Amino acid sequence: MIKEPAFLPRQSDEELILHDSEFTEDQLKAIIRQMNLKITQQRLLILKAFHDGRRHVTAQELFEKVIKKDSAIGFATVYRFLRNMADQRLVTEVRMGGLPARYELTPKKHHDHLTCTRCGMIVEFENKTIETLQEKVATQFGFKLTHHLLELYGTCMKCQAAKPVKTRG
Amino acid sequence: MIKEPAFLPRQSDEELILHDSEFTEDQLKAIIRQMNLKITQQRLLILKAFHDGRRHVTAQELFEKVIKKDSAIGFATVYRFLRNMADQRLVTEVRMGGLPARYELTPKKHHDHLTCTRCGMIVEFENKTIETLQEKVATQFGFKLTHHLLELYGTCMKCQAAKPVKTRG
DNA sequence: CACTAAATTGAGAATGATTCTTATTTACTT
DNA sequence: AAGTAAATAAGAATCATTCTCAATTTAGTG
Repeated sequence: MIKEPAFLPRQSDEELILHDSEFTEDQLKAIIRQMNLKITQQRLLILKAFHDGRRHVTAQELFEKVIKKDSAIGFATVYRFLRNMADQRLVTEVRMGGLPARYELTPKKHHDHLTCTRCGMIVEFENKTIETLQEKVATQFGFKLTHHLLELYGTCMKCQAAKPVKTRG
Repeated sequence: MIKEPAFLPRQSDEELILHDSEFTEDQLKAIIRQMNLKITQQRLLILKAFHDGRRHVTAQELFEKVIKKDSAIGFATVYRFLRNMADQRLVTEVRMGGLPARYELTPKKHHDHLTCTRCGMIVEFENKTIETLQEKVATQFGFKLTHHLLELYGTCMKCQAAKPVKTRG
């Protein structure tokens, strides 16, 4: 039933992390080469598209960006490459509720997410105190902590204002 | 674009939590009544179906269970009621990757998970301080927090002792 | 019990994100 | 430059979930 797992183990031990700054053409090519993929115009465009605009993009949004540069690119290509990148941990896939998956360049610096369940907006945050407490909890149970997943869900300011919850009078 | 939010705030403050044991017909009816819904045969069957078999079921699996008792029930009914229950936090929706959502009866007591990545052992824990800090973070960004997901990953005591980490020689 | 308004239902169509298929094009190797 | 394996575009297919709506059922009410 499941054709392809959402995440595959990394191929090698060398870290392969994109940071959020400009890349030269050659650097982008090197990235693709390290993924063991052929260098194509489409893949370069997709990589570039990650570097302007908002941090967490959907496949659709990426597609629309890229199509401005190359009107002949197809959906499938974007999805395929996105999956390649997710498999190799170059991008991180964030799925929430039934909303379309959002992708971000795998951050150098750890952060957690605060997601609006209405509109899908994502806020990144970092809270050292929470992380310290997590360590404590782990230690308390004899665990050596390696990583964690913390996702907060709620309603953002805009959505709270937009549509007040129906009350029964 | 978004027709229906995946999660809605609870309607009232009174707790309405199913526990994982047998219910009488009357108790099931009371539950539905407390949800402000009419009591129907279909809803009773769905509630009952939660009480046998595995903890985390998909809509499909529930449907198949229920259809054995009432061959005329429709998909939509299962999905609809499942959404009702999720909205009211009677069940908790777990979405993973692109897989179909799984539903579990909302555990009486909230807890998070500390999972050993070697042996898969899961410790359930609760940390009020962390929860308070989560609220703070949300407020800080103007969010009204509805729920969260916190999963800690590490190596349990037994595994730390049992199998020294492979070193490269 | 019968009546009525409002809620609920089943069946299938619709939706929307994602994946697959296939014929064609492209990138890299020799 | 030629050959081959990989990648592509386009659109069809898939799959979970939601919607539509006519027909039925429920919960009050008299």
